[in-house]
Amino acid sequence: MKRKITLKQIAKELDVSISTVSKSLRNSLEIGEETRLKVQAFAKFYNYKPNNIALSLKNRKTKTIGIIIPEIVHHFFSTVINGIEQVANEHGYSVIICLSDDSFDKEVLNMEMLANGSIDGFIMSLSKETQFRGDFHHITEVINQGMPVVMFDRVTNDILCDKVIIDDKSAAYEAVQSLIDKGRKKIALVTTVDYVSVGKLRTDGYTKALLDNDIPFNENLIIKIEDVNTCEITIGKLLEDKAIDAVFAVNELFAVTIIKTANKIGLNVPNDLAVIAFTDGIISKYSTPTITTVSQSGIKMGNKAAKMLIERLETEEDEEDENYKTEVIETHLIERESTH
Amino acid sequence: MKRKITLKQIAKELDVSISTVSKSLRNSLEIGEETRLKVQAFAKFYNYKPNNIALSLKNRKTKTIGIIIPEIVHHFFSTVINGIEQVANEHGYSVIICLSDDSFDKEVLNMEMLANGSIDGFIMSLSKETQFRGDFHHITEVINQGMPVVMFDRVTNDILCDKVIIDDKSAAYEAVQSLIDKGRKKIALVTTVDYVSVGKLRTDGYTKALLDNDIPFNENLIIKIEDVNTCEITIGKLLEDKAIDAVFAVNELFAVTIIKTANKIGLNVPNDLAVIAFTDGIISKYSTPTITTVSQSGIKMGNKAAKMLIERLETEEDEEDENYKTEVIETHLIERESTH
DNA sequence: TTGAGTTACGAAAACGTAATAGTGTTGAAA
DNA sequence: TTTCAACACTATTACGTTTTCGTAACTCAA
Repeated sequence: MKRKITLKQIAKELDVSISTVSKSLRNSLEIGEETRLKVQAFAKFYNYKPNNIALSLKNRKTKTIGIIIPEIVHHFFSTVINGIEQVANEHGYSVIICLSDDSFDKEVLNMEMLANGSIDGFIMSLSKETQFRGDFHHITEVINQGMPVVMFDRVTNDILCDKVIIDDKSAAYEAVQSLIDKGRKKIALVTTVDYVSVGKLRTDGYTKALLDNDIPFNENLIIKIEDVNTCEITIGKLLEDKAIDAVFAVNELFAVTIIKTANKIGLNVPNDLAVIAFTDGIISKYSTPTITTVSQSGIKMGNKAAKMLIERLETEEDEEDENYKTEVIETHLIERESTH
Repeated sequence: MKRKITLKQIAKELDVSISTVSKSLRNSLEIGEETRLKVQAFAKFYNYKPNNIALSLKNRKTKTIGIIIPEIVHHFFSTVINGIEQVANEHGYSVIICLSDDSFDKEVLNMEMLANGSIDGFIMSLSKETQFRGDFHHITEVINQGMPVVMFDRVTNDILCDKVIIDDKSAAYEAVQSLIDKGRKKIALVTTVDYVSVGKLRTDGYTKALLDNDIPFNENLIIKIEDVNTCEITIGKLLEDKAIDAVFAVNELFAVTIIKTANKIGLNVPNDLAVIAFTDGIISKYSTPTITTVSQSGIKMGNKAAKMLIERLETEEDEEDENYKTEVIETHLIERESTH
């Protein structure tokens, strides 16, 4: 077992100074050709590679991006990671991933852990609990230390930084409008609890679409679900009690549960009930019937977020623009069987 | 924007030496109480936290685990990551994730990148291309440098290291046996190309189950699919040409495609055709009908892999056991609608 | 032969930390 | 009064790099 070789060892072996070795390997003109080639050959033979940690310490950059997300076994988030990784890789960055499990404390802990020099910048999506608490001091702190942060999807207005989002409100509007265009009148909304930023925005879009089409807004048709496991019961009630002809769900798990529940009580999708959902997920493509969705373009979001972060990292040096941007990724409707 | 404070700055401010500051913060008895408390108060006020990179360099450990997997937008792999992250977190480790995209070159590149000091050890699952080529020099090299590697799921016998797998062969056997127990006779196997290790093992289990039950083995009932997109056509042919009454698929994407194709040509699942698949995935739970699966327990696999790696990292010091273990995670059959 | 200019290399600092090995002062025992 | 330990702190080294600065030795022109 031969440990990795260092400059010092090479220097010792060849009886030259560390500086000479370092310079030879970077092809400095200061070093005579003979020595240079000798060092290079030796280094190649022993497969010398500079130690990343030492470089990080010296350069005060780690070439590493920290990602903090609520969960990873989740189609949207893993897709975003994929998008981030693509761009990061192209630019020679690694990604280090921490999961908050939607817990405020874990989010804070993870951020503190990474902020102590491990990474150059953050890309993150807020945990539910953080959004609920509205406590963002950990993020402010990191930003104040001069570490750039890019937020995506679950963002907050309380923090000034770069952001990547989809236009949840108008995407929801468009989705609901498409249901109305197909003649649906009694449209329910199945969403998450209010403090999740995207949930709120999507509700706004839903409401606006109804109003613009002179459809009476009925509070009882808005179902807020905190836990997917209670989803089925709540939805069963909704379908039985109210005469509705369409549902707009904020994610595909809700949507597929709605469809299954509808089937159980003898409703046919899409004939009796149209269903549309927010997601890029895989279930929508393979469920029966397949589900019409509003695409979230996780890849694009990840790409964009990584680009924005790296841009800041490579510019920043001293310029300090501080004019933060919020990029909006466009969505589009993918029509499938669940809406006819 | 106040940059993070260092020992040196604290030392300067308080007009003591760096050593004194360092020792005060670690509650060394060498330092007088007055000075110690003064330093601690100052450090707390300025929110001093030791720089991870400096610590890594000094201690020659990064407290970071490198994960290399083929893809991340994949239920099984993301579940494994989740499992790794749990254990890693408990032990104060971070995880840095690289994707090989099933490409040999990317796998090699990523490994080299991380091996230069960025991490303490690897947890990995081989890319398809690596398995196809049978070229594992990059892994050998890393191991020779004294860096522990734990492989999971897609492993190879050509490398000596810790491994975590499921017993693909007997799990497949069990699955096929369950089909036979339900009276199915003409059972097809839909699998991946041979060089993917798990594909081969599952095929072996399938074959053995048939033989043990005196069911004639028919090569034409084994369908090897390289690309999911061509899946539907191939499967359509299979269903139309041969009179089969059950299919065993090595993943859920194949399974759900089979069901959809069967429905199209008028076959009912499970009545005309039973379907069973290998997966932990989410589609199986939500497809119609829901799909009977052999669980892969990604979480457990991740947990175990992380435990094995950390165990080695914290022991290793100089003991060097080198008696590598292969842990087998048990699977179990989750019966759902697709097998009656 | 002197001075300047070039060539080819080495010493040392810096990045931030922790640990080992000092060092000077004080007080008490011999 | 000397000696020795205890105390409270500092200097230094090491981790592995890169880079700035310095300096011998040599070449060449005046």
